[in-house]
Amino acid sequence: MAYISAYAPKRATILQVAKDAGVSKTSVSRYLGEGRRLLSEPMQKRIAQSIERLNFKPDRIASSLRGRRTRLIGMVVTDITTPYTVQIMRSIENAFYQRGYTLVVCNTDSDPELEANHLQVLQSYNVEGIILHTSSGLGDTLGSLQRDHAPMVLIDRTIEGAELPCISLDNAQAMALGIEHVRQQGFHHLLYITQPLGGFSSREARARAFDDQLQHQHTLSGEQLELSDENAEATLIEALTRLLEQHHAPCVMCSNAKVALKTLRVLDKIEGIGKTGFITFDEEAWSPLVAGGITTIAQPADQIGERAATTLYRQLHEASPAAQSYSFPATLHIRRSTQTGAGEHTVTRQRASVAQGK
Amino acid sequence: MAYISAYAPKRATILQVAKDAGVSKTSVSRYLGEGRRLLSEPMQKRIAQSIERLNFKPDRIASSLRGRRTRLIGMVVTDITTPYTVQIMRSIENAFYQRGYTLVVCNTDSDPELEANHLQVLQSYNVEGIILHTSSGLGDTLGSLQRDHAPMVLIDRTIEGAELPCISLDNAQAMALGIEHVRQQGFHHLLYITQPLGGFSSREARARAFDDQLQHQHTLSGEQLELSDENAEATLIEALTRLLEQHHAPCVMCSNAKVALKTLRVLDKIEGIGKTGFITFDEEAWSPLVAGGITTIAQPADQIGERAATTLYRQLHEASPAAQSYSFPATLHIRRSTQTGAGEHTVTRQRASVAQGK
DNA sequence: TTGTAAGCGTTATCAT
DNA sequence: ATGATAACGCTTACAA
Repeated sequence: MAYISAYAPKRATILQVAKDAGVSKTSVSRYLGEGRRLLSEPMQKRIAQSIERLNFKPDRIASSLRGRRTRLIGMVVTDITTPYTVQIMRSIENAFYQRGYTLVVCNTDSDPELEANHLQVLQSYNVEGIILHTSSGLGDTLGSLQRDHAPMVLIDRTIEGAELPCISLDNAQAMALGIEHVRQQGFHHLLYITQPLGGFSSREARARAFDDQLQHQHTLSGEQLELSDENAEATLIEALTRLLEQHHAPCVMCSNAKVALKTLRVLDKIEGIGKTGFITFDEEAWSPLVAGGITTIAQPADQIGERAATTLYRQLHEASPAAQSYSFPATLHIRRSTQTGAGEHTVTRQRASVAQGK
Repeated sequence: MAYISAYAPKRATILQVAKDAGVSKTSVSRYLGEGRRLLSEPMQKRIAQSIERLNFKPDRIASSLRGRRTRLIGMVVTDITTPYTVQIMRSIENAFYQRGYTLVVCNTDSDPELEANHLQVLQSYNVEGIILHTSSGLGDTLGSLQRDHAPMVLIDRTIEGAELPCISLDNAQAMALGIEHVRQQGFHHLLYITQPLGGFSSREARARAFDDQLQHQHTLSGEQLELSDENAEATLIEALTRLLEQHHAPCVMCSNAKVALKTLRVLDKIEGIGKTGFITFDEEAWSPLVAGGITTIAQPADQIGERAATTLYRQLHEASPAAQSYSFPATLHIRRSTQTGAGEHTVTRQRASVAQGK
């Protein structure tokens, strides 16, 4: 059960390089870091050669210990399986890579306990900062955080009671964009299907925006459906069937791609595609292809990621950590699924007539 | 431009705990690790209390330095945007998390140079092992690797000249599964669309399997199309149009989901959906929804990830690193897109007749 | 411009 | 069963 060292031929150390070059450790260390410009030309050359000859690579772990900078950033995410999330990850990883940082990503599968654990582990590696997409709506996270945790930036979801900057979509604007489009297309009733709010600020913001904004609509009525994971299909069948029966010119709006997928499968099953309008949050690669093309409210994932990264980076490097929350506007991708006949909406009976869109 | 320390109230150290508990550093360290069972009950209790009181959390960086075990695993991936890749990541992260390791994932965007850099960075953090989905088909990676790199396991793609274990799909079996299904469904011609082979073992394996296996077919002819990123659409339009014109009972097979998406968009555009069979590698969430449901050859991403993780783990902990490559069989998900009329294939003119599948 | 020496927080070795 | 002490590889005062 003993541990077998993997590094058989041990890497060269700074000391060996120093000896080889006939200089001091300090000079080598200087050469590696900021202080290089302090060194004389010949010295630089000798060190460079030794480094080359010994194939020396600095050990960041040792460097971190003494230097107090790990150049590690932690990211905790609820669901690495969501393309939107992945896109944010990607842009954050990229932004930090440029700046010499390495991103450590942990997946919580929406489990607050796992989230707490991951947060602990990240701290134990002395990550310099953390980007968190929290899976605990009600601030459980705060308790599990060390009093003196690394600087942190939230994405999408705020944490109650914490004064942490949050970068997210402008949910009110996004909802307005969607509703306005639906209205313009002449739909008369809008069913908003969302995952259970569960205390998540983003879900709540959208739901609230939906209610608020429908108050001011005259030609458009609306209702919400909270779709939990259990019984999702049965619930949807019931709700969508009723929608089709009871409403003239109905439209469905989904709170994200996951919900959209479930909804579309049920719509497909009950032959409801084309009989109702359809719009959803999240633009994905398959959006143009499903049901002849679905209209989407796209989240600017790259911008959110980029901004989260720079916000965090500033916290690390600026004296006054004037951390700012920020929300970005959504974009509308209009496709067949919200297209209606000229002005007047037509309930289409045959699927063929809603056939393939662009 | 000075660095502002983020850890204002410094975390407690082992030394402080030791003092607080009135014991030696060694004992505290023992308490934290394997040696806990060597300690007496009262001692354990006292240490536990001090740890609690001081909110002590061990510093893994320091521990790594002296202990020579970082409990870090590096993973380098060509495209974090691919769901298949993400699924593998997920299962690997999970497998290692169970064992107390943390996964550091780097994305190369299929850039060999980035790959080399990431590999370097990972080594500099003394990751104990590496999982690599290489973006350099022809072994450039080898050169950039340190002579004494951490144990490594490949996924999907082998590296020429390297004796590294590779966990992947059984491409020959997968192709056979697909071709056999297509044949059984009564298609007469199969167009295989793949990304440029570019020296990648997985792509090559599939392409080779395609050629080999079609040799033995009597009722089925075939051809391959290498689709590069430039001009993809124009190329596809031309190829697919020709396919529809020149062949009776044609079918299209795509080498992965990305290619499938592009192909489907073009098929959609030229109103070709339903006029040709369709089958693709990679099962995704939208597979049942697009074009009435598409038939897919699913890769067992979870198994691949799990196996890659355990293979690497063994290399770290077993004396005889009898590292084994392994390939897993694919599964077929049959849907509308390869359904034909009873036995005899019918070239369907109306889309309605290929309408929504389950 | 270069070097010396003292740590960083932990684990390993060797005593007791 | 417990402790003193020396590393781990690097950075950083402080000297020269």
